[in-house]
Amino acid sequence: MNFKLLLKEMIKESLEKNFDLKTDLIPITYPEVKEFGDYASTVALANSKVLKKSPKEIAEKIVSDLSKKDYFSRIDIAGPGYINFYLSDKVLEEFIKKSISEENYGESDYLKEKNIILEYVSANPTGPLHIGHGRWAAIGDSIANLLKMCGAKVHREFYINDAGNQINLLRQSVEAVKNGKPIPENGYHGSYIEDVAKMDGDPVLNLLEMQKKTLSKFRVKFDNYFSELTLHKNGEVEKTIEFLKKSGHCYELDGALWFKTTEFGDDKDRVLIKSDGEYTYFAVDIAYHKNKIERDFNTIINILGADHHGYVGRITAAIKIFAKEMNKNIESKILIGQLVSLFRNGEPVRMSKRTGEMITLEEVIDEIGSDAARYFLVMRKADTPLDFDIELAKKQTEENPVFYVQYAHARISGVLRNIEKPDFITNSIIDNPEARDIAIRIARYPEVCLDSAINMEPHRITQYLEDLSSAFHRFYNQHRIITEDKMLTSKRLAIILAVRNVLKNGLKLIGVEAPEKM
RNA sequence: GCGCCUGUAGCUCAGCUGGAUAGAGCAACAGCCUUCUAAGCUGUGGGCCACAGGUUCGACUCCUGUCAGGCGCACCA
Repeated sequence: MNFKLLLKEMIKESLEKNFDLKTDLIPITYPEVKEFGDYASTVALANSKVLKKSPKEIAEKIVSDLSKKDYFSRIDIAGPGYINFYLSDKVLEEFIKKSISEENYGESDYLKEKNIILEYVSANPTGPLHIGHGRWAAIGDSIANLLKMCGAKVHREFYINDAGNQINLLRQSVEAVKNGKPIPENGYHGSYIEDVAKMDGDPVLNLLEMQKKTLSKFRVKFDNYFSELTLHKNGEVEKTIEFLKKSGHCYELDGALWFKTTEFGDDKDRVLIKSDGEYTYFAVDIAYHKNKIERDFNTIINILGADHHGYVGRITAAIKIFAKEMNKNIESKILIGQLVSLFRNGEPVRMSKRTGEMITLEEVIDEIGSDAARYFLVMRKADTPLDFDIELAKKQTEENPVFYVQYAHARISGVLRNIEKPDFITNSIIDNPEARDIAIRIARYPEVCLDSAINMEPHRITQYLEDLSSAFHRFYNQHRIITEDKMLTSKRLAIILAVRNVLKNGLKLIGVEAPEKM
């Protein structure tokens, strides 16, 4: 159950009944101050103008309606017309019970209509993954988990750019090293090229395997690796261009074929076939997106690095055109993640593949561990640039938020090891402020998951987990769990079991382990 | 020059889509372990929310402009 949405619904009904007002403008917040309740709404203030009634008057009607419901121990009207809701202990206990008994507590089906293809990482197979890829991998994987949890169908895909100039250059570079010849101009350098030269088989496949290995170490999985080459082989690029020509979205100019993306919001038209007869990268990429639509996804999400954000306009325009011509309703969203700058002891580390001085994602994982790396990369909003200092991350391991959260889980597991029969009861367990604080956070977990999924902001999960952990540590410090009083022990047990389940559940969402011991 | 993103405590960042007294963590200082994990807890100090206007009963949040930083502006991929 998502209480926030339920509350919204109840207020909505009340507004309709009393004022004949249909509105979705029903803001609900988590007050920062305890005295303002568990949930607060400014709905009366927000709608006072439209209704031409005083906020107080509106608030009173709502309070009178909602007081009849069973959920609240108290509803106050405060200040100019805030409504502050206090959940009853019974409701809170219900949440605790659910969070213990339901393994996938927090799950919902709000997004069940969505059939999503989520593309992320999609690194060129011309070198090892770096920390930037790590950020998209961590964020993408977490978003996929979140969307799934909220009922969406999610297909995770990695697009392999295994065709084109860069690939040719890579092959030539490897070949040159093999034969002891100088690497061609604009070719690939770096020690990894020498490693690849020593391996048998196709360097592109070998590099792809290396990337897959790193991703699996990072616990990031894809449902499909989609090869660009197949688009060429199946003639899909050609077909796509024919399709666009026929539907009148192309024109020729200066010996090249142009795509009128400006019709759908791009700032300039784009070339599909160059005057030398070659396809552009873009031509191939839209063939890929047409393919996505043909596979019947209704939501297309791409995660791109900020260095590719110039690409957003043309690709969204292309998707719109396809959707229109193919008579489909497609929702598309391109997430732009800001770049990661890697530092070591405050000194910037170059990430260029060409210099060979790059620190790979694999090295970072080996140095600080998957858990810390994933947590670090996911805990910041994607649209802020991230300075990632390896030494600092290592040094911070002792005071890292990830350990703080994991420690809470391990602590609970430790207590449970000291109990022979972990029987718990969920009646009248909220007998102190610390327990209540935990309970209200547990109740909010499904809401946080949904908000986090809809906004595609996994950092809200880490934020939440830290808050919940903090509430637990406070509880643990104040109250002994195991005592002679069996009844009391069973009550306390319910609280910590709930915390443990939610921590485990939340950590799983972001791909971090929940250790039994630390 | 144009476009996108960012600017909040000494540092790293949140701020729930316009509401109440702007919050965490780190760092600093002072306390708390004969009892379930002290990788923990409690307390203290620390703010012109980049700046200037505007909209509003109400702005960190929306609009305009300025400044600073990052990233883009190909018949490259």
